[in-house]
Amino acid sequence: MPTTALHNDVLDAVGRSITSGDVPAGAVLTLETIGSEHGVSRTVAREVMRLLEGLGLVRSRRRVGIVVLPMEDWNVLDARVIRWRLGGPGRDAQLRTLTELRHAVEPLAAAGAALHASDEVRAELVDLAARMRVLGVRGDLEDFLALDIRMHELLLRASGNEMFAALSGVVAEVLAGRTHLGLMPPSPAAEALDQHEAVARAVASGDAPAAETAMSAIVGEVRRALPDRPDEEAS
Amino acid sequence: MPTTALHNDVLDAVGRSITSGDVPAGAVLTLETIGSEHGVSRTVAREVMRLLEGLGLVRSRRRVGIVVLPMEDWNVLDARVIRWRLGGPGRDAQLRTLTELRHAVEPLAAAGAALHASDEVRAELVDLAARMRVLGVRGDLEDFLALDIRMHELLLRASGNEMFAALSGVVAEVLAGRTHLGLMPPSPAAEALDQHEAVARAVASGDAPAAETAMSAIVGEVRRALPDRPDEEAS
DNA sequence: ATGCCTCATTGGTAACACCTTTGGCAACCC
DNA sequence: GGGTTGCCAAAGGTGTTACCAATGAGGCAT
Repeated sequence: MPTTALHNDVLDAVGRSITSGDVPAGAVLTLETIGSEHGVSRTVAREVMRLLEGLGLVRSRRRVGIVVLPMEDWNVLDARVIRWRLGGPGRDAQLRTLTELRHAVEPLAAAGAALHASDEVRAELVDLAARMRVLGVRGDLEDFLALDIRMHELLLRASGNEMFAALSGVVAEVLAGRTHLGLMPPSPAAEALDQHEAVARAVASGDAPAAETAMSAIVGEVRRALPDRPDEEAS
Repeated sequence: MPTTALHNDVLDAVGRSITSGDVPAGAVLTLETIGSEHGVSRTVAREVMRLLEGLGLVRSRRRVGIVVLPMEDWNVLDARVIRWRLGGPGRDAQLRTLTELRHAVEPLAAAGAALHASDEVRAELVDLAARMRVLGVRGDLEDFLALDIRMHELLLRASGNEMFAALSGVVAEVLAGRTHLGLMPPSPAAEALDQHEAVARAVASGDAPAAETAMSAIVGEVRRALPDRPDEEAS
C-alpha cells in the first residue's frame, strides 16, 4: 500500500475494468463519470486518469473525454498492468508471454549473478536449493513456492543489471500464479530440483555459462509445461 | 507528446533531476516547492508527484513530504525513466544494462517472429536488410540508423509477445543513442550486415533457431563493442 | 463547401477543511 | 536523574468545491 487507499482503489477498479476488456478500446469516459462512479471528486478522478495515462491505458482529449487506448499502447511491462491482466480473463495468454519473457531474461540474469553475486548471496542460493529439494520431495507446495520465489528474486537482483532486478516482482507473481492456479504437478519434477541445484552450484562457483544453461533448462521446462499456444509447432 | 505540455515539462524536469542523482535518495520535496519552483499550482504539482510515485521515484508521506526513493525502487523499465537516465550522467552504465536486456530479449523475439510474422513483415525484413547493406557500405550512418531501428522494431512487434513489442521504443532509443554518441564505427561492420541479412532470411523462411542465433550474434557483437563495465560505481 | 458559433469537457488555479504524523515539551514514574 | 508516557501544536499531504480558461467536435448558417 504505497499511497492512500482512495487513489489505489479507484485506480485499481478502473485499471482492471480496462485491462479486462470490460471497457473496450475506443470507449470514452469522463472525469465526471469516473468520479461519481466511485464516489470521489473530480480532482482525484483526474489524478487517477493521469496515472492511467502514464500507463498508456487511456488518453485524455479536450472536449471529448478520456478515451481508452488499444492494447498496443499499454505499458504491458508495468507491474500494475501485469497484475491486472493476471487477474482478468486474459490470464493464460498473459502467463504465456510472461514465461517467454522469463525465458529470455532469467538465463542471462543467472549468468550475471555467477559473475557478480556477493559471497552471502552465493551461499544463500546453495542453501535455498537444498531446502527446495527437501520441501519438493515432501510435496509442500506452498513453502516450496516461497523458496522458489526467493531464489529467483535473489538471482535477478544479483545479476548486476537493474533491468533484470526490476523484473523480480513480475517473476514472483508468475510463480505464485502458476502454483495457485493448479498448473504445478503435486510435487515438483525431480529434474527441476536438479536444475535449481545446478544453478546454485554454478553461481556459487562463478561458472556463468553453466548457470545460464541450467536456468535455461528450468524456464524451458516450465514453458513446455504451459498450455501450448494454438498455432505453435507441437513439441 | 502524450499529455499537455505543462505536466510533461514539470514531470520531465523533476524526473530528470532525480534520475540524474541531482536530487539524491532520501531528499525531501514538498508540493509547495515543486509548485513554486516550476511556476505551477499545487494541484498540478500533486499530479506530477503522483506520476513520479507511479514510477517509483518518490513516495509521499503525510507531514513529512515527498521523499526521493533509492534506485532499487525505480521503475527502470519504464520508457520515461530510461529516457531520463540516458540523458543523464549514468548514460554509459544505462547503455550497458539496456544492451544486456536486448541480448536477452531480441534473439527470442526474432525466433518468435520467424514463427508468427505475417508475409508482409517477412518481405519487408528482407528488403530492409538489403537496403541496410547498401547504406552500410556507403557509410550513411543516419539513414542506416533509421532502417536499423525499423528492422528491430518490426521483429519485436512481430514476435507474438506484447512484452517484447513493448521494448521496441527502448531498443530504438538505444540504437539512436549508440550512433549519436559516436559508439559506432564510421561504417557498420560487414559481419553485422551479414547477420542482419541472416536474420531476415531466417524469419522469411520460418527458421526460428537460425533467427535466434543470428540475432544473438548481432547483439552479442554490439555488447562486446561496448566499453567494458567500469566496475559499477566509478563516478 | 466554407466558415463561424456553441458548448461540453478537460486544463489549471485558488481556497478551504481534514487528517495524519512528527517532534517538542512537560509530567511522571522508577 | 533518566527514561518513558502523554499531550499538543504545527506541518504538509488528502480531498473537496468553485471557478475560469482553452480547445476542439459538431452543428448551423451562409
